[in-house]
Amino acid sequence: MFKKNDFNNNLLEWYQSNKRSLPWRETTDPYKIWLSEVMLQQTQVITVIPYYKKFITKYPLLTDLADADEEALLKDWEGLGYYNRIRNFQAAVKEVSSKYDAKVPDQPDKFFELKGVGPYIGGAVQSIAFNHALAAVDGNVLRVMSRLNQDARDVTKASVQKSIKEEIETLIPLEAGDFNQALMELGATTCTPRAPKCVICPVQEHCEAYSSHSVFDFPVKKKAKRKKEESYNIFFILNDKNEVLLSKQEDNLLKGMYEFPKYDVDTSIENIEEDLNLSLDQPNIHAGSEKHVFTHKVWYMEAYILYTFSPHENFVPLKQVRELPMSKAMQKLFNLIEV
DNA sequence: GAGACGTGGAT
DNA sequence: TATCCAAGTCT
Repeated sequence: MFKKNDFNNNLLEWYQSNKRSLPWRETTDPYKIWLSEVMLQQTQVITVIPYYKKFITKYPLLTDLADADEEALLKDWEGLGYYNRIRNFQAAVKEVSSKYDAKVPDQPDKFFELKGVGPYIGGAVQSIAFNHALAAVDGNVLRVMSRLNQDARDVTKASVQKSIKEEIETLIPLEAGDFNQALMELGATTCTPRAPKCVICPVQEHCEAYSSHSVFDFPVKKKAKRKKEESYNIFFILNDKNEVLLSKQEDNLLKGMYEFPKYDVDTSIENIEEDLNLSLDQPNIHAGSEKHVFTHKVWYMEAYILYTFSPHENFVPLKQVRELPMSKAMQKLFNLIEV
């Protein structure tokens, strides 16, 4: 391992003069810092900024978010993805509200028990908000550390991440929060995946991969699996009152978001009538098709318009559809019939 | 440990 | 077009 003091000094000095101005760096409120970390999971800074601003305006206090309507939260989160994050976060702040008098626990073991708090969020919040000497190991940090040490282990493995976290915790100086943010900032802006700016790197002299011209060999990751492809027919079922059938997704994928009736391509109209308990008039108008790509699967969707005179509790006026939380997949489809 | 879980941007 | 990546966590 490299010289700890030199490394820390170089890194922290670089951070102080190069850190980006980000909205969550303007607060010391642990709730807001925590909120930003939840939003930043697998999500780029540039994407998070407007959502973070909206949330701290609408829910300035931890108790505001704890007491909010879940569907309203989901609507505000719409487009950010990984929708379980906001459900888990609300469950966690509810617990903080009732159990800890609405004060975010500054004891790591208590904080780690909360829903949605894993090794990264726990370390990030406890170090940035309370200066506890815990590492915050994200994708940036894994890349930086693997290059510094020419660490050829597969960084997608939890065991390797844990090992790197422990190694970093032997390095953490008194300014724990700044140190963690400096490491992440270095990865995000300088030690980047494809075009690292080694010539201006503040810790170049400590980097084994740089000295041996092997920066591009790190980090080592196993290849991503091929996405599963699924095909669906989606139906805009309209009645004579300008309403469309829309129901809340109960499955894990996009849970809580609203969707138009969606069936495997081999499902017959008769089966759909039976499933929805209504009768559908022909003709079946093809409204268009869309492809939607998730992290782990691809949806190929064909949209059709159908009419009915049957009553159903899930009809929503067309003008109110956009007030409900909907995934990008469903929004793309809805755009086919309503601009 | 491995797979589920969104979306958008870069190459 | 295909693939990777982005301040990860849960089951």
